[in-house]
Amino acid sequence: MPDRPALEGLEQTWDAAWTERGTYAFPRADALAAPGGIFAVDTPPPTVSGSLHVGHVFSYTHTDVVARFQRMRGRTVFYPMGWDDNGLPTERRVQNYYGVRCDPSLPYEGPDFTPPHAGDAGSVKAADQVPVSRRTFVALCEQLTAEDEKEFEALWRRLGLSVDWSLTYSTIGGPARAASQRMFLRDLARGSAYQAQAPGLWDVTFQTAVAQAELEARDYPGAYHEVAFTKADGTGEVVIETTRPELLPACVALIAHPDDERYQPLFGTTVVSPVFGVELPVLAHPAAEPDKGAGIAMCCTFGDLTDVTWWRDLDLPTRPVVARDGRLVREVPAWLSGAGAEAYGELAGKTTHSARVAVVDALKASGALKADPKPTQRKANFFEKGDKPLEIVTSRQWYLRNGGRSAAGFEDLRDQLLARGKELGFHPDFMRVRYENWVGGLTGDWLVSRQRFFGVPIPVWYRISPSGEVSYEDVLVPSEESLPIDPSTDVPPGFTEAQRGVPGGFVGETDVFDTWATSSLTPQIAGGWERDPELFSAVFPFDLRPQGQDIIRTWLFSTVVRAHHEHGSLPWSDAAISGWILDPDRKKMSKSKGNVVTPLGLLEEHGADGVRYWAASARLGTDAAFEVGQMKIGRRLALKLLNVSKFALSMGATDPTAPVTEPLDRAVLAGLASVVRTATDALERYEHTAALQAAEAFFWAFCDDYVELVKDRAYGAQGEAAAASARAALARSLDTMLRLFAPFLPFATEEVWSWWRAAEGSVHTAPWPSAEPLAEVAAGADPALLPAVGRALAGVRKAKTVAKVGMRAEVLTATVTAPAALVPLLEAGASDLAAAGRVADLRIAADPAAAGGAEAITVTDVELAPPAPTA
RNA sequence: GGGCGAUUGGCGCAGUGGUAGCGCGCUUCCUUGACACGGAAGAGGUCACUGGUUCGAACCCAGUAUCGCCCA
Repeated sequence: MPDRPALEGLEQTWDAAWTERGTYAFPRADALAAPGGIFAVDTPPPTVSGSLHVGHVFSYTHTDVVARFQRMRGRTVFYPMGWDDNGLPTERRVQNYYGVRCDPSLPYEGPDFTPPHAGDAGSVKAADQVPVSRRTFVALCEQLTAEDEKEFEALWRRLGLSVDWSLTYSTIGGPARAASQRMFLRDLARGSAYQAQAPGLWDVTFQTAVAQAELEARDYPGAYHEVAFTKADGTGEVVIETTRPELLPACVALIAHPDDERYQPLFGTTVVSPVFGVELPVLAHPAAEPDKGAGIAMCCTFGDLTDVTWWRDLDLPTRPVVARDGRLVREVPAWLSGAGAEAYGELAGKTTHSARVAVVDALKASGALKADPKPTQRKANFFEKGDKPLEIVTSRQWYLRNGGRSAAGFEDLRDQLLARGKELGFHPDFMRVRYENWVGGLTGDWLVSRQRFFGVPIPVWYRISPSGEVSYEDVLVPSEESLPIDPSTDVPPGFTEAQRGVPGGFVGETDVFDTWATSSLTPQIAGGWERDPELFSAVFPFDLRPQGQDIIRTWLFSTVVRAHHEHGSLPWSDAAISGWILDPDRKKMSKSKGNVVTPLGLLEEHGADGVRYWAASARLGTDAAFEVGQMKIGRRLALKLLNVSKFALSMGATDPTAPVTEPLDRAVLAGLASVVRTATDALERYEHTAALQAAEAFFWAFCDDYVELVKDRAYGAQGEAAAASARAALARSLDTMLRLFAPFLPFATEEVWSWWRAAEGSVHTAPWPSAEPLAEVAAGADPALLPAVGRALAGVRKAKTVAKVGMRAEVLTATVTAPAALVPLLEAGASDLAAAGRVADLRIAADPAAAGGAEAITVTDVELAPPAPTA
């Protein structure tokens, strides 16, 4: 036991000790022998190429509190960490860090390739990046993420997460690739995966398709252009308003609401588009908004998602003009001729922006532009990581069924997934509606193809016909045993590399999976699905999925979808949803707002226990303010725990099993028994804040009142038997409190535990306290005794404060007046009270008029001893 | 526009029908057998607003306002 206990350095000391002793190791053999005792956590894998922020520290602490509680309750905790490596953020970071860019058409450079540089050089221009093969690019991604993983692990260890680091996985690792590809092959076999040529959202900058879940609606400046179409019978004009005049050549119809009396006479007639001279029908559809613009809209291939709805519902032709590069197609479209074709020649190959200028000029020249463009803010769909509005292009992509579209054999999928949502325990419960709203509102299946490089390859090839055409419907799949594979370097069964890309041969799929398509399998990846069947059957379904509320629609939902298809069950029984961290202005903390604080600095400044205390003070699902003050309080609590423990131990309070005989000592244990009950109930309900508060309130009363009241007696002032009782109660209280605080303050509690209980191992593997033994020792003592005596002591202290003397000042006489019912309690504690207050003659009087509890107790007639002569 | 959540002393929060609580900060005092990164005492609130239910409402119901997040 140190002379001067301190919090500094505890993180390093105990992390090393826990690692060496395997304190948090998952005891596989024991667990498999009794699988019912396992508590499995599906930890969110952080994106390593990003940075950890305060929000991570916040929510991962919540999870760790649960894991530690369950471990102490005797559950075998399966708590692995994962790293989410794949995806766009890593690719961008690698491009800038090494100055390279992936060109999948290049051959592999070999293992000796050296990138132009290594180190953050800000943003490297595309022209300055060295093109490398996909294999080399992926190797560089893996190299850099390995560095990031080390840093992340160090931070988590410093925070004190009780994960078993030997179980760590990454979402790009071999097991993850195999699991992801295997699940896809199973989906393909049962029809829950399919490919389709369909309109989809496309990011021009990143050259990739984007899923519904990745969308973000943002305000985008635009302008309404009034454009006149000519009625085909020559009887006049129809004026529409559009924000995308450059799509005029892609127009397929004009559409108004069926109830709109202005346009009812036009339904069934045709009009001719200005400049391009295409004859188009005027149609009715309820999705047209009568009070928006002119109330009649031009439907194009495809300006927005409403156009897709109209195209599908009204069976309209497809007239695409925007290519995947965001430019207008170079060949003149087949549906244009004569002057229209000539006009299109001005647009071919232009960006949508330049094409808009050209079309507007042409409209002006023809007189079809009826007014100057009116600026407006419109909502446009963006890829959450992109900065240009998405285009809608038709392409061949892979989809997973998620209930968004009905299909033969999957008619009830949406209802089944909604039922899964009801089955899952959401904490807090109101988060369930976010799931239900999302699933209920889905309008399409889950698009999983991504035109990226650092991801899990979609494991299929396509046969090439003898005439040299790729037949995408003729899908070649690998055997499950061969996984993971890369179709760009591996060959399908029965083929040789020489047949790649030649007539009669095959071609590999070049797309990779959406990152959610892999991270939706974290329970399967971490749990060893089809890789370690013994483990998987023991841990799956998991017990807990902790995560943020923002990704209920993505991560939580997609994980439910995968487990539903393959296992016919939920992936876990409960989901714990953490809230946001708000900055002092009540705004969500985020990198783009520049209000992020680095977690390492916080841990260094306030200590891990202090930071954890702040995090654990916030309930699940509730946004929390970033409060340095709370961290300081936590730090103070941890330090106080060290100090009071040292004090109690130095008085000889080392045997928690010794008999407790004095009424005050029994009363403190009776109070503690009820705190244990409260804390246990709260943690079982995932309400860690209530547990922490109960423990903390008891702890401060213990320090301020109980320890002060009994210290004199514990030193032997009232005889050995009375001292022994106080020491036993102190030891038992300390023992219990260390266990109660262990999930919250793992470092300080372990430090104290090591001073006197090292032989019993770690406090973190000690059993969670139970109320019954405490209540038994308290033997029916009234827990109200401590607050009553504490109140009386406060009264004596107040008299000293008013008299401006120190607490050690001697008191000649004092009178405590209390409701009659409390008098016996005060009498039972009178000797401790007199000792703590240094009262020579303590009188206790019943006030027949007074009623109520401890707050009705008053202290009067305090007569202080004259100060000792100073000379 | 729809959904969800929040609104309690200067600040951060607890409190799901029975006399308003905690911590920080603030004021004053105290170096007392662990703790000055300490201790003691004190001041400070018509629980956002308006109605309703009830013997009784911070709490239940209806509505309003403000803020936040998500979805259109």
